[in-house]
Amino acid sequence: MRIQRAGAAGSRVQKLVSRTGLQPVPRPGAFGPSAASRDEASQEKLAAALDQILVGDCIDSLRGLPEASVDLVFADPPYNLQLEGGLTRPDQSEVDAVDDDWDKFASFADYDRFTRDWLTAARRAMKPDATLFVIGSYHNIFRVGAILQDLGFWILNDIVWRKANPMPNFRGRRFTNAHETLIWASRSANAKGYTFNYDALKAGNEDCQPRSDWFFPICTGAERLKDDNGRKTHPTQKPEALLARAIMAASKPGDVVLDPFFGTGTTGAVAKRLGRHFIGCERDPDYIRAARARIAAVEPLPGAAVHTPVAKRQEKRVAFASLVEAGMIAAGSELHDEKKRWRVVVRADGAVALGDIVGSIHKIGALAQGLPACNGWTFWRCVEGGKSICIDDLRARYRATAPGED
Amino acid sequence: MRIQRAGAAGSRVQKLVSRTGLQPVPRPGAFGPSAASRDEASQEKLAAALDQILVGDCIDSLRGLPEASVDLVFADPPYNLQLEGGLTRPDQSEVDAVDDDWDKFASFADYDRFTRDWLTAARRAMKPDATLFVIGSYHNIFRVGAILQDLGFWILNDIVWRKANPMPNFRGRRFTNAHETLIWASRSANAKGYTFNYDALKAGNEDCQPRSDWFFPICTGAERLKDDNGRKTHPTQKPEALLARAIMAASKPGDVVLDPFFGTGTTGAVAKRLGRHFIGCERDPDYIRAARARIAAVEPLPGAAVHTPVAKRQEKRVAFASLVEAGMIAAGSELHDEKKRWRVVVRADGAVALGDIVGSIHKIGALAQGLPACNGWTFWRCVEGGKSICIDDLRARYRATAPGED
DNA sequence: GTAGCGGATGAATCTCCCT
DNA sequence: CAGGGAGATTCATCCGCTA
Repeated sequence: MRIQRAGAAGSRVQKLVSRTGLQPVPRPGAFGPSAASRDEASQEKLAAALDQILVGDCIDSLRGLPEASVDLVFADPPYNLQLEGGLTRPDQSEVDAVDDDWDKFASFADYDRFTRDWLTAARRAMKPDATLFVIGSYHNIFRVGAILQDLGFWILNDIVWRKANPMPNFRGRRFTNAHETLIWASRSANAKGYTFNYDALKAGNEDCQPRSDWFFPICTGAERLKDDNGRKTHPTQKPEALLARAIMAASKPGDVVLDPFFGTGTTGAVAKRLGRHFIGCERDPDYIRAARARIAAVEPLPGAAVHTPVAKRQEKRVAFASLVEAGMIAAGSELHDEKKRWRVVVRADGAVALGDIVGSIHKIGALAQGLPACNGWTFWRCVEGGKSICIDDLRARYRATAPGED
Repeated sequence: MRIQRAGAAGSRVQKLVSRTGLQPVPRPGAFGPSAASRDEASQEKLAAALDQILVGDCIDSLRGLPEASVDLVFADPPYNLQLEGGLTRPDQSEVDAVDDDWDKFASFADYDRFTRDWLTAARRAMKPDATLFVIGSYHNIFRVGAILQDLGFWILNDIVWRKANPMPNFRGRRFTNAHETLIWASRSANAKGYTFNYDALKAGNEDCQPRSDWFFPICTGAERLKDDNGRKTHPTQKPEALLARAIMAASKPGDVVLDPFFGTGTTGAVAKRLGRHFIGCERDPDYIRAARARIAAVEPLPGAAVHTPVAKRQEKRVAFASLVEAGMIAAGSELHDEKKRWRVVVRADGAVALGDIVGSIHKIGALAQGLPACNGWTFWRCVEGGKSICIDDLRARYRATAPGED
């Protein structure tokens, strides 16, 4: 089975390499060897890299790959986080920040240059109909996206990975940074033959079209690689479920998936499991060692089982603010308890005000009764059509009318 | 009520305009009128624009506003380059040497220049601690984000508006484009005093801190403005709920909210409803007409539904010594932590003594636990009427009984 | 065995005022 | 304007220990 797949990939490569002559990609040496011997050399180079980790600087490694040889790129480049000073949790423990040298850049200009270089090298290695995923955060993704466009990539989607369990914002000065962004792009605007397994994705999504917002937990537990001291091997290991959705969506079994920032090899492990080939670039020996052991332990799934995994359905949690925002309860209107001993004003932000005191429906309910806790949903009522109804009924109505929310 | 709020805003503006002289914002005319007459003129200019739609090109209008005069910007800029008649011709000197389609790159350069211009003009009009929201899709948001960073804005969050009911992808060649992206940014990295109504947002969200992924339906039904023929007045009208969350999160009642691309005035309508002032820029007479009628019909919410509750960190500071002086805690008595692992003696000067070591409730609490810091108010407890109570409760009692002290 | 509790932790651009 | 001190601030999940 394994050998069969390798053979299938080989013939596909051959076909595409012979197409390469038609590509308007500038070649470094204009008077090099003949096209035939170039193709032969390319196949050998590709075969040598297949299912391997190329050790060293990723831009050098990418330039060493044959042109137009990979079907999909998944890249998780440094984010250029620009962290200064430490951060402690409210319990005074320290957050283990990403302070690795590989994430440090002197300026935006430096980061832009680096981004242009690796994207250019990756684009050269992509087949005409290959696509590319890049993942990032607000620190870097806007620069990556703009440079992608400048280089001629064509953005197909931006995709949001919503995290089930992000790290909270400990100082309460921003919104919790609860997502990361992926950009999915084809090599050029006129590349129309890219792979997108629409029907399989739709079938795996309760027959709903796959959306641009994905919901996964972060990588923890047994999946998270640890070193001998029990510390995480890599600071930014991505969940396999995320890679699996990207690879299942945009590649076929036997395809070659390239990861220029291989790290501990999540892309390689998932590619192997899903019956794809991988090529990884990595320079850190510790990461490489961990990745090799990890991938060696992966058993490819049987072909029939290579289906799109579906995110677990979460119990839908409704914020009171959602009901206000949806207009089901008017901002400025009043809530009361069953015996109408207390009245509170509904605020536009979804909090409620008891006199001057502002808080959640639960906190204010508890405060009013002098109790340590209170379920505001069942305690408070509002007036609708002249009748007093419990706001929990409105919550049920909201749940029924707002499908799709996790 | 309306007039009262306007008055409050006026005094706030006056205070900030007088601060403007300290701002390192470059001024176009170096030998203009005196600072005093400039301030006076600025106030007049601002008052004239308040709750108005400035008709014409938004960059001209923004440049006409006084410097450092607005508290919040919400911008929904265009991204369809072909429809943007106001764009200037491409500047060849800015074009990077890439092997790219000239026309496409020229369009990006045009769009970048337009973006730089309006962002620069908006930034000039922002108070030092003002923040800005920009909303966009993958067509433009990466360029906007990169330029924001280049201009010195400091990104606080990227926020995802997940649509409950996005337009499906009919051809099945991409993921359904089910979200748009907002960038929330402060005027500069060192602007730490921006408004973020964390407590109220948390209270409205089941007492969980607000996240960077928001979920709203798109603007449909009665909220969607239609012209006499039943066609939608504006192609990209945003839902009021989206604006409400942004405005509630990042501004206070009486603040000035600026929208450089006012369209049919969603920002103005929501700002008015939430007791904020607005300034809009728009050049299309049809949009302006629709926006004016729409805003005129808006009834502001009562103050209790929108006022900003005092955050904990903004509450009046109380010295522990004050509690001792007031006799709420006896000098010579003991404090203990919850598990009674440590005991300290209260001194008459408001310090506490752990054995021989004397220091503040915070310093001694940190020292006892071997931690770098400690909030002594929540850590230490005292005995009152035979029961152990937290000294933070005493502080609350002190605050309630000594309201006039400054 | 298991339910419950305490501790640890995750790509984070995370305070504010006074001297 | 830099430094120092007061004091405000967290959610979901996993793991290991105890009852």
